[in-house]
Order: sequence, then structure tokens, then C-alpha cells
Amino acid sequence: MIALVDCNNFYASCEIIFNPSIKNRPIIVLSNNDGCVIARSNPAKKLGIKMGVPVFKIKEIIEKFDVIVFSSNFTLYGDISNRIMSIILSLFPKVEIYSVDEAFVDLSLVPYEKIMELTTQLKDMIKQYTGIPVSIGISSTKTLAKIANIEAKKNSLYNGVFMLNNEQDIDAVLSKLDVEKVWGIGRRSSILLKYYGVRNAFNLKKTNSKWVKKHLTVKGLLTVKELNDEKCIDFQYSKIQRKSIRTSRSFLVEIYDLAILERYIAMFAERCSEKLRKDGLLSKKVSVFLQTNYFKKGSTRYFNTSSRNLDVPTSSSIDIIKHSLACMRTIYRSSLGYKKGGVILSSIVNEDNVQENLFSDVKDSLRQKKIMSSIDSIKSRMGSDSIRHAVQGRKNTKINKKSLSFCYTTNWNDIFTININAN
DNA sequence: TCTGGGGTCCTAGGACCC
DNA sequence: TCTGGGGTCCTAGGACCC
Repeated sequence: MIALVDCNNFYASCEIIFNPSIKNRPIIVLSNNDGCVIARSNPAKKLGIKMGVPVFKIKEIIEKFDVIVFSSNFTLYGDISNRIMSIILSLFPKVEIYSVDEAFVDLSLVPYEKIMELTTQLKDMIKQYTGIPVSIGISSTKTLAKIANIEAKKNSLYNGVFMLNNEQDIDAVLSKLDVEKVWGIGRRSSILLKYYGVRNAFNLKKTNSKWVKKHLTVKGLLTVKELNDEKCIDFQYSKIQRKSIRTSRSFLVEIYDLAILERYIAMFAERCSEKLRKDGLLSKKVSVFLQTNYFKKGSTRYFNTSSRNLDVPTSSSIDIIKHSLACMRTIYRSSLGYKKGGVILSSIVNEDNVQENLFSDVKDSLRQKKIMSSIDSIKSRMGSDSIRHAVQGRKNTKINKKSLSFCYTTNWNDIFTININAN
């Protein structure tokens, strides 16, 4: 059997840990620039606030119902996530960390009659140690465990842990589940499926394999097999090497000025190279994209990317910034205002697995390596703002976060203070 | 006024080879 | 009248995930 452990309303729950008094209030967490809703507490869901809606569209609801609004505090969520994952790993050796708030647990070594007891214990432990409520769904394949998890969340009778294990029960649950809710079936596929009368997960389970492969590719076929109790999607116990690294942002206002764009692109490029170095990786391909505001009616829709293949893989900010800026200039059109941009690194290889070029300047790359490690160590001691490339300019390229909570668990200055009054 | 960010995988079609 | 057959590799774009 496989268990899927999934945190309930994760980002909202993280905010509640340090503000217990808001536990039963409607809470939403916003994306970068405080743009749209990316997490909601249960009371907020009940108010009809949908995932992904832009804040300005629900302004009235927020005011009327006194909804509590947080900017996203990914540092906090990341740290809480790490704590939860280590609790899971302390009880179960075979775990796949699937996302910031989800993990698959391989229960193949757990005796069947012990499964409910142990998973319930895990749920209680996470709640006690971190304050985060989780739901656990158990079944024979990942896809079915996902569905069991939906059930565990939906029905409070199950007390957060639900096992889906005999065909009759499975079919009963599947026939009540909208096909779009199935893991792997997205918006596009569900439109197609519904057009052909495949409305719920049970219909999908019974759909002809050949038809599915033709219309939904092999991925769809795997999903259908998993619904039919056939394990197809393997566990990934160890972290596999990343294939791409991206840093991108929406800008608060439309940017026309090349010099300002250069600052942003340089900043993105540097972030990307820092991520590379942190993982001991090198990249051989740099891409940059720019995009105009496609929500604005009547304005030119422009999206373009430009890439460069490098002779030798690198993780040097100097190189990566240089190439990113060169790419950016080839797609920049001075008449347009840009709303979003980003840098993507791909063709990623491991540091100690490099194919050097016959003509590469080994001396220079060693020199750059030293510079980079100096910069990294200065930043780790003095803060990430302490040193920067000239092209990034002196001003901070800030994004809007009006309602940011503290980094309670990762920053000494943000640690809780308790005043005890002797009187 | 105002609409996130970071990933993965698959496929069709182009470019190339003999 | 009439123009092969069998491959590989790469990439852009689409669909999906959280």
C-alpha cells in the first residue's frame, strides 16, 4: 500500500501556528506582488473565494467578512515543510517528498493490520510537533492514494485518515469523483473527456486503453491503469537532479526602459546561478523571456524568448548574467511595456562531470570560481543584499508584499518575544 | 489600479544522415 | 504519368503538477 500525506490548507495553516487566535477566521495567502490568492483556510473557502482569483476581484468579500490577508512567506513555509518531512522520515524509511506540502509513503513493509494505527500516529505526531493538520489517503497506487486523500479531507468522519482498499469501495468513490479531480487529468483533458461522456473517475477507469492512449498520450494511459489498481507511477526515493532552473517575476508596473529591465534580468540570472552553485551544478544553456501584459485589452501581446548554448557549462554569475543580458537585448522591443520576465537555465550537468571544451580558458574559469565562492561566502555572512553586480544597480528591485508575516523559525530577529509581567 | 512562480514529461515536426 | 526507405536527434509548444 501507498499513503499520501497532504497538509491541509498548508500556507494558511503555517500562518495560524504563530497566530492561534485567527484559527477559525477566513484567511487567504497571496502570490508575489500580492496579486492573486494561492491558499485559503476552510472558512475562506466557504466564502466562495476561489484558488487563483486576483485580489481586486474579491475586495468586497475581504472587507465584508473581515478576511485576514497574508503575503506569501515562502521562507516560513519551506522551513515548516522540512520539519514535517523529517517527522515522516522518522517513522517511515521509504518516502517520496512530492511537493512542499505532500509526501508519498511506501507502506510495503508495514503489516496490513498496522497501517491505520501507524498512519494515524503519524498524523497526530505532525500536528503535535508542528501544529499543522494533515490528511492521509491510503491505497494501492499513487493515483488511488491521491483520491483516498481527497476523501480523507472531505469527510470529517474519517478523522483525517482514509484507506481505499476493495474494488467495491473504490468504484463507489470513483463514480462520485469528477474526472477533472483525478491526478494527471487537467482542464484540457477533462473538457475532451466530458465531450465523449467520460464524466467521472469511474468512467475513466473503464475507458478503452487504445482510445485513451490516442487522445491523452501514454501519461493518460498510466493514469487509467493506476485507477485499475495497476502500479505504474514509480516512487522517487532519492532526489533526482534538476533539469532546469528558473527565476521569473511579474513586474508591479509595465517596464519600457531597457536599463531597468537589465537590472531585473541580471538579478534573475544571479539568482539562478546561486541556485546552481548551491546544488553543485553547471548549466550549458541560458534562456531569457519577456512578456507584455496579456490581461490588458487592446495592448500588443508579445511573448518572446531567446537562448544561448554555452561552449562550456558554467555556474558563474558573471558568465550567466552576461549571456542573459545578450539574450534579452535580442528580444527587447523599445515600444513595448513588459509585465513579466525571467531567466531559465537548462542543459544542467553535475559539477564533477564536466565536458571541457578543447579551447576553453581553464585559467579564467578557475578564477571565476574563486570569485563566486568569495561572493557566496560574503552573502551568507552579511546578507544577500550585501554585494551585487554593478549592472543590477544600487536600488533594490523590490516586489510588493504588504502583509508579510515574520520568519519565526529562520531569522533570529523574528523569533517570538514573550513579555512576562510579574504583577 | 490590480491577475504567481517553478517545475516535469510528451509529441509532432524539422533537419539531418545513409 | 511516374521521384525511396529507414533511421536519429533536437526543439517548441502543449499539458500537467503543486
